[in-house]
Amino acid sequence: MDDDKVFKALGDPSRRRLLDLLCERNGQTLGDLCGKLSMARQSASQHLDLLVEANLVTTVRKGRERLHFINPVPLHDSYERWVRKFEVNRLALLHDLKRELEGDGT
Amino acid sequence: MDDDKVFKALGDPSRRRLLDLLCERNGQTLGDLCGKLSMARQSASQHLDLLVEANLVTTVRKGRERLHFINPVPLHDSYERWVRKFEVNRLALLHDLKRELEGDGT
DNA sequence: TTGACATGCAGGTATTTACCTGCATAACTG
DNA sequence: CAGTTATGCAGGTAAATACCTGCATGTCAA
Repeated sequence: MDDDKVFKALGDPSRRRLLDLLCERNGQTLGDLCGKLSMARQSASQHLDLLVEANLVTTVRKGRERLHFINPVPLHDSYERWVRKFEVNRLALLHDLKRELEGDGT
Repeated sequence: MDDDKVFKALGDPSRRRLLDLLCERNGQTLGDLCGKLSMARQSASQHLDLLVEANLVTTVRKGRERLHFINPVPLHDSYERWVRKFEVNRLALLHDLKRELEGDGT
């Protein structure tokens, strides 16, 4: 529902990397993830919190560990809701651009 | 080529709005755009510069005006390169999530 | 219980970002 | 040319962000 949080969360390379890591192996703990990010645990934790806030990641408590799972729904929805219209108009937009760049705009 | 600039550019609601406005009517000037953004001209200009930097928008000089056109290519490419993998794994990821939330993770 | 381990919480600093004002430049218009 | 219009550039402030250290809590295993 909250496109802004989703796009903001995706706007940082560390957070995209976290999603990459989870896509490779879902259900990793905070320790697993921050080990692969060359970053203090707290920093990674903060990024993960943002991903959770954006609902891109869901956590499951298991004993003293916190497992992280990707929630693919908001990514899909935000794409459908916002990016898709540019795809639909893609050829027309590209046409506008080419015409202007070729100096045909009287 | 530069996914980071693209995602960072999309991470701000004002910049997404600018793209929305250009999608409605391509080739608008800076004045047109900032009028619809309730924001000083310079602020809008700065956002547009970022979009140009990310190659999401291309400008064409016409006399004393600067026209802005959407370039749909980087948006498409970044999607293909980065978002698509989550779409491909969408059902599997959703399955992981559901299984864990239902407490089936022994 | 005790020690080791995984995480949570508070706070602090440095960088980046968003937004603005003021002045400069360049181009149409009479 | 003179006035208006569209944009460019410099700089400055306030807020957000990224990153960290230090200490607290909760859990497992012997």
